[in-house]
Amino acid sequence: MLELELKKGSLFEKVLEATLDLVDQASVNCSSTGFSLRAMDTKLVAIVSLLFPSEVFERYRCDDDHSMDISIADMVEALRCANKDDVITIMADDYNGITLTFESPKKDIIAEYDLLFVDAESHCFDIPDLQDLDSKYQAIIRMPSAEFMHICKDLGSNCDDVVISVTKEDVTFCASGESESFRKIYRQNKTLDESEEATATHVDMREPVSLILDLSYMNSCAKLFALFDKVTICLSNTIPMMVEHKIKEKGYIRYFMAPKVEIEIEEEKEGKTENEEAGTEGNKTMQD
Amino acid sequence: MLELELKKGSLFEKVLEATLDLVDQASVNCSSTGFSLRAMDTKLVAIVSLLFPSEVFERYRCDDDHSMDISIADMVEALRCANKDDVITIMADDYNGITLTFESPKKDIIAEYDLLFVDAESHCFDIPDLQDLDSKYQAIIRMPSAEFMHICKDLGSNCDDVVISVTKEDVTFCASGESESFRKIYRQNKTLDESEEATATHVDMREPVSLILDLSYMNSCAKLFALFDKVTICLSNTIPMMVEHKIKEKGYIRYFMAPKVEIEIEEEKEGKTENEEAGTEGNKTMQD
DNA sequence: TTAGTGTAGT
DNA sequence: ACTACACTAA
Repeated sequence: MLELELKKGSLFEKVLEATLDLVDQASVNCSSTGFSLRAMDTKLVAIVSLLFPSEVFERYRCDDDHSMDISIADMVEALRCANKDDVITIMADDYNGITLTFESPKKDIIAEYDLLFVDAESHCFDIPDLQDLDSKYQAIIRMPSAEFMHICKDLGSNCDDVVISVTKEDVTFCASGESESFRKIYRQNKTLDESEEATATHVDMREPVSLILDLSYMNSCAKLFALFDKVTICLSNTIPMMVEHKIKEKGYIRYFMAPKVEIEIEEEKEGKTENEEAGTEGNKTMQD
Repeated sequence: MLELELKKGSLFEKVLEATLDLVDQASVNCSSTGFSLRAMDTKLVAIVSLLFPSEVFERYRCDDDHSMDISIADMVEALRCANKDDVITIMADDYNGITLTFESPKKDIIAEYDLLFVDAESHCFDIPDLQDLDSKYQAIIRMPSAEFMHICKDLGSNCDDVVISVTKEDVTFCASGESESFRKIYRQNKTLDESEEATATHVDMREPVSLILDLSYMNSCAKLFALFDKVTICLSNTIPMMVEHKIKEKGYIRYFMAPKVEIEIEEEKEGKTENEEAGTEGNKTMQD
């Protein structure tokens, strides 16, 4: 028996909607922790991982773990039919499908959608264990979402890739197109007053990192960036980069993205990389 | 060595942006006078001529004349990435391209754009010498930009052309569509008080003029009209009409537009026109 | 601030 | 033809 009630469903809808560009099918798991979802894009480059913790819901009843594969497109299509103030209920009695119910505030209009589960797609994937962020990633950037969105948009119109480089002094986003190139540099600024602090870009760097990322993927999550204040970008030379938005206290939506050809920073990490693929063009995949 | 610094770049950006509808490539010239740009639309009907005099810039260093062909689209795209308070610097060390730099007021965020020059398009064109406006144009109308914009917008929705006629008594903007026609008439009013004077329409007429103009071109500059208070419209039976907005004291943005079929005002100017093209339909071009 | 419509791009 | 973005109107 599963019955989740959501009073303010627009974030839920918008977050799922934003993932549609990249993924169409997702594995959903409901447990006492909350509603979680993970999906991989068809090119195996990006993974979306979402947690709506139980506290986000008005009412959260989940007698035993439910795991199911759903079509995100179908679910979003259903959610789009909800009106802004509708109370959304997600129910599953059996293991064939879920029912979404939208109830108007006056309780006089009720819309119900039954969604059948879909067959799980074959490829399985692991998501990095994130118990200890600091030890996994060489650099963690925290900046206003709008700022990051603008970087991606500014660069994306004429360029395919962005190179993100973190050094002790600064963070650089760099892209090159046919007839132009672009660099945006964030200098480490230690002397910020309080009001500046809120909108500033913070970098926590353990080692210099430089990664090439596909801008089309970045732009696929641009809609998402509009929904949140802050974004956390975690970079590593050995595991996929992660872009995270916090949802309330415990929730999150995370994008994991495999870099395109890795740029090795030889001086810094000699002997540390196990899975070098020198000369390989294009994206690595999540299964590399 | 070229290095121009602009503190308030939004006008610069908006003016260039407004030209995008018509032109995509421009010849830029920097000299001690200022930053000037000229471009012709692909149909050879309109020419944009722009001068940002050196006084508009915070810092203006131009050791020797620079002439270059740039993609306005690329330049605008770059300028769009500037934040409102950013200090914009235009630099050129060599003759391959220019670099635009946007520096945040706190100097901690720097965005740099390298734009390569493009190959000059083949068609060359002359811009009328405007040393002596009065002797070139038969009629000069000066009116609030917003007024002119509204005329174009009102007429443009259903009509293709506007006929602008200036006589001793009035200025008439006239457009005809399928099922309706529209006329807006400005009577010469000699008895204006001071407050009316500022928003009034002035006409300086040496000879009656009547020209047919393409409304789609007029509407392409509508965005531009929103940026300025006053517009000067110069009409002639022999040279392209000119629409001018003043930028500060010496600067300007000028549109030259070839009229569509000329309407001859036989009574008034018999024997005065040299380049009659009786029966020709459609726009003349700048090379006629 | 949001919803709907219209256009443009894929 | 569908989707996504932008603009406009409420």
